[in-house]
This record gives sequence, structure tokens and C-alpha cells, in this order.
Amino acid sequence: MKVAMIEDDIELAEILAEYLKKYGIEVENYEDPFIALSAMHIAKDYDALILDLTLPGMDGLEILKKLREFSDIPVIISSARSDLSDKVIGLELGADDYLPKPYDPKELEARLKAITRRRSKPPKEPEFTIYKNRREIHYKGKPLHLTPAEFEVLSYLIEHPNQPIDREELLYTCENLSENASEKTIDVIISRIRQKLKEDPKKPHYIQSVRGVGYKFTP
Amino acid sequence: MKVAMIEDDIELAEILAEYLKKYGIEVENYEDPFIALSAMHIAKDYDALILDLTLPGMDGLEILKKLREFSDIPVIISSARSDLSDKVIGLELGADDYLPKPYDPKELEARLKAITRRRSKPPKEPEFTIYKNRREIHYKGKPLHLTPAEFEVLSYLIEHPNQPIDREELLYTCENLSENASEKTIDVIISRIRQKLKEDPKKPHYIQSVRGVGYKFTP
DNA sequence: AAAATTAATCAAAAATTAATGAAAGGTTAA
DNA sequence: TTAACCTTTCATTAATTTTTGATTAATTTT
Repeated sequence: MKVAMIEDDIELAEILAEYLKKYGIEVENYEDPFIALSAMHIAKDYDALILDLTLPGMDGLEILKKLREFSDIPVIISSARSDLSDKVIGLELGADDYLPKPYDPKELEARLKAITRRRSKPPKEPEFTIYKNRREIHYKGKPLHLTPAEFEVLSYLIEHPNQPIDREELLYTCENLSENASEKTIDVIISRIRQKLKEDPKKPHYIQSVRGVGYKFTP
Repeated sequence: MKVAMIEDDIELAEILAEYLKKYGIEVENYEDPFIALSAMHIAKDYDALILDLTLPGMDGLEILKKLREFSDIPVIISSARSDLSDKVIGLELGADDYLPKPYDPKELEARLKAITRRRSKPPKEPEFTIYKNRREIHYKGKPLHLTPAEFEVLSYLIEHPNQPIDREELLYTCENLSENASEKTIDVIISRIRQKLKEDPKKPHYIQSVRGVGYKFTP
């Protein structure tokens, strides 16, 4: 297991790293939260992040907020402030646990294990909901801001899951696409939907391209 | 302040009730969670709910889940299990705070106050009130000076919130609009309503245009 | 490994749709 | 009837969306 840590107290960081290493947990500490953030952007193989709230110069909660814009990695907040509101806000922003300082490294280890165990479960709710009458599609509870053509294309794909739909079919089905438009049009629209879903085009999760045919939606 | 409590330890419940009473907090305990649930259905004047997780026969988290189907009353979970996952799940399901047992009644009081204070932030008053008989619509307490057609259009939109209404529908519904008038008429009327609401047409708050369809009212 | 095919994406043109001012045509009430 | 007000159309501008074309990247076939 590989874990990132944002902690400005280098001494503490080293003690923890030492300790967790014995239990097969590899810790990489970042003193500078911004460097940490960009590292999280690139290296996507951390299993969790331990975040110190009482950072100098920047609010740890801000870091968390920024992080959540692109990642849903498990986060354990650790803090000397045992302030209630921080705790609640932290959890609201998407932290997974809260650990008041000072704490026993053993405690941290237990929580790390607990969290990654929980993560491995598939706690799945319907991620996409189509509101036909509202012309809206909600993704993870939030509405996507789709243009009419995007809405129609995505709806059609979602309604035919796991089935590759060819471009021609989409051109004919979608009212907002002209039937004699080039099939490249579809590619562009798919690209934009993926952007709005924040999909990684190299390894898209929901909209797969089916070479020679078109696209398919995999829930 | 009036608070509901679901707690099977009657003695503890009574101690708490006694204590909180001194601070002007009236507590009503329900031993049976199901009776509590139906009470919450009927009496909607509780300011918060204190929920014991370690209930016999039923999981407190289930109660919370059921409760959340019809109410968003603030909930404080209290539990002897200081189990991590319960805490996280509880907060995910929409609890507002978590209080491990045993605790000082004072602590409970503080959290109750904190939560109801936080909750009281969005004091949602209906910003629009339609007086059908007077043919008036009040916005933030003040009457808008609307023409008959404007009144009908805005009323219809308000009465179908979050639903895009197409121009044709508005033409047919509104008595003061001729059915064979051009659909552009609607645009003009919307424009004037927005002006009277002092909406920023670039980013309207209440009347959104839904491209290709019409307009929708978002409260 | 090179060639050929297909896909992703950017930027920009073309097309569509919306916002709004101005004014014509109606309606209503004094 | 006139005046005041309202609805409707028209014209123009602005904004957004669809479509295309070009470029680069990825994948498959040769």
C-alpha cells in the first residue's frame, strides 16, 4: 500500500513513515501542499492521503477542496485543532475520516486499513439518471450541463447499455443532428460529453469507442 | 427549542431531558423507533433529532435512512459503538454530527445549538407568491407590476418549476396570448419579465432559457 | 516496422437560436 | 375619440451550438 501525506512537521512525518513501513505501508510526505496536489495529479497510484489541517500559509480544507475536483482518493484528515466545525466540514468536503492529534500511529494504521477496505467494496448507486422531461442528465447526483445534441446522444447510449451504437444510428435518432451531417460530428460530440464527465479519453470508463462501429455505454 | 430523541435507555433519556430542560430545550423521547418515525411524519415541529445507534432489534442507521426519505431535520447520532464505519456512514446518510457515548450533557447541548444555528442559515421563504384572484405576483414581498400576458406566463412557469415549458405550450395555455401568434412573442414577454425581476440575462437566476425548447423556472 | 485505417481533439466556419429595441396594430377605459 | 397600455411583429445583434477541416495520436493490417 502506498500513501501520500501532507505534513509540515518533518519529524513527525518521518516517525510515522518509519512506523507504517513496518506494516507494509509506504508513505511519501509532501511538505508543500501545492507540490503534493500536482503530484496527485500525475501519480495516480496512491491508495490514500493523510492530510494535516494545520498547515502554515494555507488552509488544509482548501487543499482538500481542490483535490476533490479531480480525485476521489480516500483522505484522512489529521489535526491538532479538534474543532468540531472543521471535522464536519472536512467530512462534508469528502474526507473519509478524521484523526485528532496527537494520535498513536497504530490508530492511523487501523484507519488506513479500514478505509481502503471499505473503498474496495462496490457501494454503487445509479450514477446516471435521465430526466427526459427536464432534458437533464444527472451524474453522481449533479446535473450535467449538456447541449441538446449532447443530451440526445448520451441518453440514447445510456438507454442501450453495453451495445455498440454506430454513428449513423445516432445521426438518425437524434433530432438535433442533421441526418446528412458527417459522422465526424459524432466524434466531436462524444469528445465533449467525455470532457463534461471528466473521463480520461485513454481509458474512458463510461463511453467506450468501438473501433469501426461507434460507441457504447458501459455502466 | 423542541427536540426528538430515539433512545432505549430510559434512564439516560430522562437525565438528558432533565438537563436540557434547564437550557430551554424540550426533549421528547421515543423508545420505539417506528413510533418515532411516524411521529416525525406528523409532528413536523421538531428542531432536531438525537438518534441512538445501538438500538435493540433495529439498526439506527436504517432509521436514519428511512427518516431521510421524507425529512431533512438535523440529526445528531449518539452511540456507544465508537466504530469508525458507523460514524462515516452516519454522516454520509445525512447525519449532522456524531457524539460518542458516554458524553457530557453539556456537550450535547453545545452541538444542538451549533447545529440549529448552522441550519437556520437558509431561511427559505417563498420568494414568489401568486395571488390568482388579484392577478398579482409578489416577489420578495413586493408586487411585480405585470401585464396580463406576463402574469399568465410567469404563473405557469412558477407552477411547473424545473420543467422546461415550450413556447407552444405557453401560447396555448395563456388566455391573453393568441394561439396563432408567433413564438417569438414569448421571447419578448420573457425578456420583459426578466427586466422586471432585474435578472441578468447572461446568467438568469429564476427564468432559464432551455435552448431548442423554451423556458423553465428554477426556484 | 511501415502503411493504412480509425479515433480524438482543436480551432474555426456555418447554422441555429435567443435577447431586445422599436414600432405597428389592438384593446380598453375615461 | 383619445389616450394609455398591451400584444405582436420585425429587424438586429449577440450567444450558443452544430458541423467541418485539419492535425495528431492510437490501433490494426500488411
